Amino acid sequence: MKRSDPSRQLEFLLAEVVRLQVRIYNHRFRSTGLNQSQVSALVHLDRVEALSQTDLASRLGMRKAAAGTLVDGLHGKGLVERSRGRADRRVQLVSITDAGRDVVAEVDHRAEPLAKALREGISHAERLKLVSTLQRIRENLRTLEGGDSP
Amino acid sequence: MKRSDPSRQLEFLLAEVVRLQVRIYNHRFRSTGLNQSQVSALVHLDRVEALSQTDLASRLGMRKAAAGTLVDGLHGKGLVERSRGRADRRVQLVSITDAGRDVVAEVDHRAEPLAKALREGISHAERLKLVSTLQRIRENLRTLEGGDSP
DNA sequence: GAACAAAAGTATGATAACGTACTATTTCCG
DNA sequence: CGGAAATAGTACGTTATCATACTTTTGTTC
Repeated sequence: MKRSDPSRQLEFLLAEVVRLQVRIYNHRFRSTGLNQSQVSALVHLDRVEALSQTDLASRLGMRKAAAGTLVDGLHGKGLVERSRGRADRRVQLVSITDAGRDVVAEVDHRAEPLAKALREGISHAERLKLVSTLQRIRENLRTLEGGDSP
Repeated sequence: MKRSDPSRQLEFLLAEVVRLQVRIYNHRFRSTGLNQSQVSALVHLDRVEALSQTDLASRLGMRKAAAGTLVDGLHGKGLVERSRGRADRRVQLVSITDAGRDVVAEVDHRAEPLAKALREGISHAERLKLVSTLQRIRENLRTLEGGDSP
């Protein structure tokens, strides 16, 4: 494969774009006291009744341990609740609180112009294609990793 | 604003995919003693004569300070060289060494099946489109951030 | 040509996520 | 059943990157 082939850089390009993106978003969200991961977790939790921490970790692309400390932080701010699963008492079911929903609305509002600037010059169709390709890559990556510890 | 599925929230999806990707890559590259950022830096340096640390930082999407410590690590392994700019003595011109080029070749070889698995089910055209859209997003983000410290 | 703003790099302390190892449950199977 | 293997979560030390602040050199302006 040729060295200049752009597809060869895909993995690096992704990481580079995300470093930039997360830095900018964290800067904008700083006054809310939340970082991008925490906002992302809240948004996920706002769309479902509850999630186990392992499930949340999987959705966020991180490990259980990291998701645990992330949930700790949100819980400390009163934005999520925890409850032991009734059927399976190992699981911690995490659900968003009303205060959490308020924060999601506030942050949504604040992130809107940022998201718009991010998509400048990208058509709706192009964006949909991007999302679906990224989802496919995510599936491929999940297959690659398999479980948690290996 | 419409509340769509969070997996369709582009900013979060990007971050989630990259967390996974970097984790998997670092796992595979562990025996080389290099992480994904270091490999990425080497690949960039392999395609040009030399880069200032600020320029390298910008390409990697990170800050000067982080790029500095990254280069420290590569220099400690003998994979890059530093030289003060002759015209402007503030700059540290970083260039790859022969040993660095060997590592790039080795890592390329090792990363190939991984990159292939990542692109499973994604056509060449789709990949090219993905890269070009990501590059556009990167430009948009750079415009958003402007300088270094703001 | 001297003073001051801008830029390159470095130092330092903080944080997000990691990897490994551990505990507490649950499930599987003989 | 009852013990082995799996799973959910937690603990703890490590690393990558950040944000801020500082030094050195350069460029600009009067």
